[in-house]
Amino acid sequence: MFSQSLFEDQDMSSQLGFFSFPPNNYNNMGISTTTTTTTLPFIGYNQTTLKMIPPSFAPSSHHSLNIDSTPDPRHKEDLTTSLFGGPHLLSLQKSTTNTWVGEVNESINIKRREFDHDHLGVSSIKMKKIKSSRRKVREPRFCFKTMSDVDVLDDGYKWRKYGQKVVKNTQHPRSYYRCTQDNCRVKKRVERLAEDPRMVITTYEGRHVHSPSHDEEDSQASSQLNNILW
DNA sequence: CGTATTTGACCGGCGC
DNA sequence: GCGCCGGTCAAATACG
Repeated sequence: MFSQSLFEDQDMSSQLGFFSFPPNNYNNMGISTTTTTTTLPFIGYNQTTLKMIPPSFAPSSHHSLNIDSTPDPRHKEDLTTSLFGGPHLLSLQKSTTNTWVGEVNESINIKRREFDHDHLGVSSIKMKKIKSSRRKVREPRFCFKTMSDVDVLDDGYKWRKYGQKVVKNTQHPRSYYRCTQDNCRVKKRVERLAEDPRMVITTYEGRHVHSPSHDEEDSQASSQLNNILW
């Protein structure tokens, strides 16, 4: 159901945010933002843009990340990668102990794996502080790609469409949805991948302030999706 | 008739 | 400053 993500090295800053980085409350506090460099295929802030590195060095369940020391330990704690472009590793995040917990896609099953810090080695992420600046708050965002002939996947939430746009160099329009719940400002975008229209890219922005509203019974697709998303 | 969707207008950010 | 482009608004329309 979930296939690996493969994106070219191009500016997809407005379209893709595989994970939020740094967390938006940093911006609220007006303290530094973070820039990242990496040889791994993930998206991070690079000054004002998000950038995707080609997936040729995709991490797998056998080798993953080494996080370099960072001036601010909080950055480390908050570093959460999601949905790597690699064949197996979907996400990696620091647990409360000094270990890393990742989600590994083994065939169709999503499994939780612990990664020994000492064995996180193949590449490194370097983080450095850049000049302090107040920037528009960016809600946490992430996206994933699904092979599907329906555009809007049942994720347990109710959405209202508020826009549709044809984006440059694509033949398929992008649709914009908002969560219908009062006071919940979560949005999502749905589009088809230009290179492979069988693939649906769903991008979520923000956090729900409520739990999913299931008016009908869970479909299997929905609960599968929920296991990964929430 | 109330609610959801459609779709052109509008707006703001960004690059030149 | 201007034009392009992505994101949002909102009036018109569709739908149940």
